[in-house]
Amino acid sequence: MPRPAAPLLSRDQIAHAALALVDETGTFTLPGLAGVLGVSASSIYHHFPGGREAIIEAIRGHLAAADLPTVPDDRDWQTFTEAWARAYRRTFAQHPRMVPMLTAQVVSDPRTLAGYEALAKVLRAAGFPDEGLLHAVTILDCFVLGSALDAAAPLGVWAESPDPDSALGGAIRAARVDPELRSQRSFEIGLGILIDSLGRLRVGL
Amino acid sequence: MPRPAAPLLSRDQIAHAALALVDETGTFTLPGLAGVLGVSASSIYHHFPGGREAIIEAIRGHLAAADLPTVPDDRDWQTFTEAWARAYRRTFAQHPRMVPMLTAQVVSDPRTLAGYEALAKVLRAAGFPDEGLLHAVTILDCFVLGSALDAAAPLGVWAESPDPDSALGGAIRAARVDPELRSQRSFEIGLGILIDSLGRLRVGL
DNA sequence: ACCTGAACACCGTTCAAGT
DNA sequence: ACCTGAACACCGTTCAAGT
Repeated sequence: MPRPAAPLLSRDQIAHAALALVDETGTFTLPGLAGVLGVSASSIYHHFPGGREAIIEAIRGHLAAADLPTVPDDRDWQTFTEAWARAYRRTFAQHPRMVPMLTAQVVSDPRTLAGYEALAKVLRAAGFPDEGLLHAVTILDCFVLGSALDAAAPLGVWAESPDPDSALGGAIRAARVDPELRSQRSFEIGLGILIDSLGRLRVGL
Repeated sequence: MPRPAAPLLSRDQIAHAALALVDETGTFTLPGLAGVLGVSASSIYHHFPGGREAIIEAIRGHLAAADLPTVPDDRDWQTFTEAWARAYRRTFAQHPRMVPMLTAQVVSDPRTLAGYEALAKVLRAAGFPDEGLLHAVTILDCFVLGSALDAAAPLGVWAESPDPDSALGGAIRAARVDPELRSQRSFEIGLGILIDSLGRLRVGL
């Protein structure tokens, strides 16, 4: 089948199918994606000249578009920052198998970049000085990225030790709570700490 | 050349060569590694039946052995936690190209696990209750992992916008400081905040 | 412009065969 | 036990050929 009357594929369709494929199988191969789409692997390159990497970046954009705040609004900076961080983490947690691919690759998706830019603008408007703003964004970014990794593979799943004396294993068993829920609670506590302290340090940052 | 009198390879040698290969080239392939070692790719499997994944885990162990505290000592918990977090981040920052491979894979290396266990023991001895201890370790882990990613690919390298109005780009240009140094300073500030706040919350965590 | 099929240069891993 | 070489089932990517 050569060129059809209407295109068989679109960038959105490809990115969407790729995300679904990763969510279900945990792997992302061009042949696999082509199979799902019912086309040949080479035809994907017509829509994504950048190949595999560009598709992953498109998925990042798809995820960012879902609920990451990308425009400053009239909420106070704490509320905006909370929303930004929660959206980031929630999205990653919903697609754990996508996380390693997203963190392995430099961010170029404009919507994700807009999210960082919006956060920076909100902090600037709140009186954070240049360097302090940068530290604040970096610290929040680090915590959110790490939390995304933790959401994808919580401490609990690999730190369970058979040793009954293990302080970590013991605490995990004592906590008796679903790993995802616990990971989420840790995130909320950490986020609260950071926003609170960054606010207090703000000008002296 | 069949089996030589003395083994040509050892696990340590293989892991060391693999790390050097990643540091230099940014890629890790079995054929590439075999080439550096002067053996055939298949011979590596005799030392690492677990293949590629097991070699990466051995590298993790090699890195953890370097300076990660893996045994509780008599320092106060803040000092121990600082040392643990700094060692973790420093090691990753020294091998940025290794970071994506290390974060993409579940931790099974015993020395790294011992590091988490030691941290948990120190916190328990300092009076952190079970669940609070878990949150503290998780929060620190998230921040350290995220910082490792940031050290490998600092915000600054991809958030530089040509837009002169960009709050983030402007702050980065205004900061006028080496990205690795800035990343490090952000880490220190964030770590200070977390240790301080975790200490204050401790029992109520 | 958009898709196909063949081709290229790779991968990771397995395994019989050697000593 | 430890290494080799061949083999298997894959990859991502390119490109001439079709309409």
